[in-house]
Amino acid sequence: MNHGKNVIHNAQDLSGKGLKRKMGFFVSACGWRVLRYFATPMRWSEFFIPTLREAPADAEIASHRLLLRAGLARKLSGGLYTYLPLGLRSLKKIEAIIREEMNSAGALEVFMPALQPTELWKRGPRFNAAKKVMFKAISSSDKNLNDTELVLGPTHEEVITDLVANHLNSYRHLPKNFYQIQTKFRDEIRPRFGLMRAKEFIMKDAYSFDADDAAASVSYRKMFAAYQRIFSRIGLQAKIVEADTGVMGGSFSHEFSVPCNIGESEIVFTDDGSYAGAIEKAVSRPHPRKAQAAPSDAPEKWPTPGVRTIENLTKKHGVAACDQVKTLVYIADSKPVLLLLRGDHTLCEDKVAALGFEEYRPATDAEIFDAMGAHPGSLGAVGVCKPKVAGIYADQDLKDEKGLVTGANEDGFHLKNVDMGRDIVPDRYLSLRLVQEGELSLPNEADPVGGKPLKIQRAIEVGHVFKLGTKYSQAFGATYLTQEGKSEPVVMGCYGIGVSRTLQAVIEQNCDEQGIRWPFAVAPFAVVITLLDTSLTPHALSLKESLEKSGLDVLLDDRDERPGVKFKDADLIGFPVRVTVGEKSWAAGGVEVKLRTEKTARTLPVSEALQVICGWAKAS
RNA sequence: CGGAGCGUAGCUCAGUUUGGUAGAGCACUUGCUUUGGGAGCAAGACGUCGCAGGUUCAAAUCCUGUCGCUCCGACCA
Repeated sequence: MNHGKNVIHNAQDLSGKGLKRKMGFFVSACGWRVLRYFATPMRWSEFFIPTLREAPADAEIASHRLLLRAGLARKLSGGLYTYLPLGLRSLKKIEAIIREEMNSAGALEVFMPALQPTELWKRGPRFNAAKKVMFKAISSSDKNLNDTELVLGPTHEEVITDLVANHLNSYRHLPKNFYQIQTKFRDEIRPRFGLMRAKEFIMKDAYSFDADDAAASVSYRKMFAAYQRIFSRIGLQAKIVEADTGVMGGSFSHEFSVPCNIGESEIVFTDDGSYAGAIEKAVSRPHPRKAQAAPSDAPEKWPTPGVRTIENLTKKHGVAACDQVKTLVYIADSKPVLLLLRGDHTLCEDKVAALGFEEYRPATDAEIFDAMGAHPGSLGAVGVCKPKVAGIYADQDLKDEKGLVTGANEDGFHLKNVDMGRDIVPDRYLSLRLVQEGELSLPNEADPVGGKPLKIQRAIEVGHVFKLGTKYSQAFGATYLTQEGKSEPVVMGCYGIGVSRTLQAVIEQNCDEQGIRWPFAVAPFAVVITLLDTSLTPHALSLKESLEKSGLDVLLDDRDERPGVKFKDADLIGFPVRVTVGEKSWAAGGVEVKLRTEKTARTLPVSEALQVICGWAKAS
């Protein structure tokens, strides 16, 4: 790419007045004196903003296209992006908000290595689960690779717990919460949507260490509240949903999710907010069954030749799906198990994890016939026995149901009058099914009555808080001595925010046909001054200075471009406020000010314009 | 990793079926004109057509292999 013009300007700037004038120190909210990050040239002509009229063909969703078109980032290769100056400003603003809230919640910032010894992971409790996504990093100068193999860290529970095991030894040292903002590496099989799912991404991760479960709950609630403040300050509408703990392990978890139709997960919620859950966790009241159970003495076998599906049984024999039992065979830790669901319900595979298997998968037809003596479509749990089948697990909505129909374990036959508890005795009842849109919520703490209709929406997860328990502390020997001198494992929590993903989620949630509509808090610049006549440059500069004195960051569009180009670029990048300084409005007594979110501008004298803009910024 | 598709200028794409020595629009450079919503004219610069083999007098085009990327699925902040 030839950016000769910009390069020359930057070179002049370095050698001359520009940078020196803008360097300075400011006192950040955490009280440190920090080299002023925003010591960048604030003239467009000196900046580097390669906007694109057309988006690269591989950008599919709005935020990804805008990320590229507005000159915020560029792709190096699949899932790897360079942040350009403009995008980096927004990213740093998001990080600053996170830092402030984490610090004020009492967390301590650390910075852990991205390179981690494989040996550390092998000592931990989830090496096998994690290695799917890990990048290997091998020192090429080392001949004995086995001993020195390194990985690029996909996350840092192992590192921090190892640290803590060595240093938090007494109840007097607790509680503690450490966090960092670090690059994580995950070998995503399919990176997509720009920063939404990348191989390398920036994450804020925090880890809390407490003496007992009650104290850990306090830490959890602190982080939960900090997250609410963070997303609210960033300007992101994040829905909070009960979540599954997945491979992290642990007991309790919430996701902060941004609804958007390209989301990778689904969330279930009621309109009144009384219930919200991730799809792999959500529960509901099922639609009532059609048939009422008639008392019966025993299951009755009847021929159903050629019937292989639930739908078929409904059509040919008039048995409603909800009156049937769906019998699924899975191979869990190498043994066949039965999963039972109501005929009109769908299995949620993630929920099978609650049974504690290390791995599980649907059985093949051959495995099914071997275990059951019949083919799929004629399966049932009546009369099956161990050890052929290692376990029978039924969805909780089948509990106490009577008068059901299920396969007879003989091709071409079904059983009716089947009662749960009498004819089928599962090892355990639990929630196994997927919630369906329109079902009603169950009673819960927020709503003791329940019965609200449930909606389902795709969402992108930007934050996740876990109460981990002692899984990692036990693995790494992170114990402390109680007041009584007893050794106990510390109780952990972990808390993540996808920082780079959050940046793009803000764009996804704040854009229109013209471009981005940045919230003030994370806009790369709060104000753009669109200068249309060079004769007015001194006035534009003094306006810029006044705005900066009020604490706003301002970019002066001093490019030698036609007005249309400047307006289009301003809308595309999406500065919250645009001030137009041109002869037309100057003759009318002032400048034009306009919010990106509003259609029309208003012409005001400079002093009034200042007030209006500051008012907008304050109100945001 | 399974299925599908695409690699030609910085970006969007044509040219590939039927082999004949590289194109358009935008962007870039220079000049003139223009100047309140992505200007006009003129001149210019930019490509070993993803890479490696093969077929042929001749390959962007046909064949083989390979690499990269994108889309749909299983996984994740």
